Amino acid sequence: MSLRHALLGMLAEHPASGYDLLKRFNTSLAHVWPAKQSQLYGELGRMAEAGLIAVTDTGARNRKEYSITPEGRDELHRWLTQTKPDRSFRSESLLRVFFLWTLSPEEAAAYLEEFAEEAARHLAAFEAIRDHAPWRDTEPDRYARITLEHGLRDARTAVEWARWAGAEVGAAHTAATA
Amino acid sequence: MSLRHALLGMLAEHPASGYDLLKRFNTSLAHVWPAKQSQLYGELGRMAEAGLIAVTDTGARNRKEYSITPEGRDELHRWLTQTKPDRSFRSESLLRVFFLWTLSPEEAAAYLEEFAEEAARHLAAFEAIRDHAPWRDTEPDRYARITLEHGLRDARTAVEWARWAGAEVGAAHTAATA
DNA sequence: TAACTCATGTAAAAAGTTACATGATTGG
DNA sequence: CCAATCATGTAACTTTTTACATGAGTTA
Repeated sequence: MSLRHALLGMLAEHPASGYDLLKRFNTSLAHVWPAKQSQLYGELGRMAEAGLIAVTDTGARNRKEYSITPEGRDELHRWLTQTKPDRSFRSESLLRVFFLWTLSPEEAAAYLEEFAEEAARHLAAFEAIRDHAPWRDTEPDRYARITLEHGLRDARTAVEWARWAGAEVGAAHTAATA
Repeated sequence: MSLRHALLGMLAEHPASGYDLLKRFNTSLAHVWPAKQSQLYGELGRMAEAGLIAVTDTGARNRKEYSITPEGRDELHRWLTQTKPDRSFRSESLLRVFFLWTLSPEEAAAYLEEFAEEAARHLAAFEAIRDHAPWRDTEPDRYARITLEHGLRDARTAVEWARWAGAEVGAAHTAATA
């Protein structure tokens, strides 16, 4: 239940509403653990029922501000230190590479080019965040930057791989048709 | 519906049973699109009903061999050329990094060390596959190796990042307690 | 003949996505 | 006052996971 722990982690920093948390899922968290609005409100309700968080303030427009409880902090700590992360990994764009042999060499090359371009756009977006986001000198932000650095390196690796793969495919095609 | 297209892609190479396909989901495909046994058999049934694949042979122990149909090939091609891959990305181990500030510096460092070790094990496993798998000189295998190369580069990047991150965290701790 | 591998299936639950629905408040 | 943003909720559906269930053929 990573969504639950993502919410606990954010609330450990400071109280927030579902709407506030959603904004973070649409920005920083989107790159490591995407979540939709409908999923969020449901989970917050269940977490409150379980005593991990509590409504500590209400505002205009039916706003509910949630705070993490001591039980919630315990659960967050338990998750981080006593459980192993699920390292399974899904990538539709990489899955497709397995099946590029069913396409013409031109189509396969086009796919890898688009892959490289997309990765380059991704990289540029991360660089923009690194250089222009309003970073504070706080511990949470230090770790956010460390996580971002992973994204940067990952995107760079992806660009390089896709260019290499494109060349690899092109070379084989040239050799086969020469 | 990536699972469906993963199955089509494998059957495009040659006919296979659910059990055969499952073995590939437990080896090569496991690194880009994990799937469980129960999901597979259900999906194969639905695909046969939709006319994308068909049972072309039956063997001992109730074995059913599926083949891709012309409609299935069309659908695979349509997927690869006419639709954009979903690039969303989930990583529980990276999500955790966001919340390491809630731990003691020692606990955070231990997490990043374990991350590096796990990535190194991953890298070693990929190298073993590259060097010892029974690669054939075929187009499908060429693309499988290209996909594997992504995994290798990705794992290398992860090891380097985790070591850098560990040093980063350690340095901050030393500075703060000096 | 016992253990192992082959081989398929289903049921229930959890997690995630898409779509619909509603209304308050604020800024121009 | 109109558009945008804030703010929450629910219903239906799809996807994925976990667990149970069964039995045929193979090998030591």
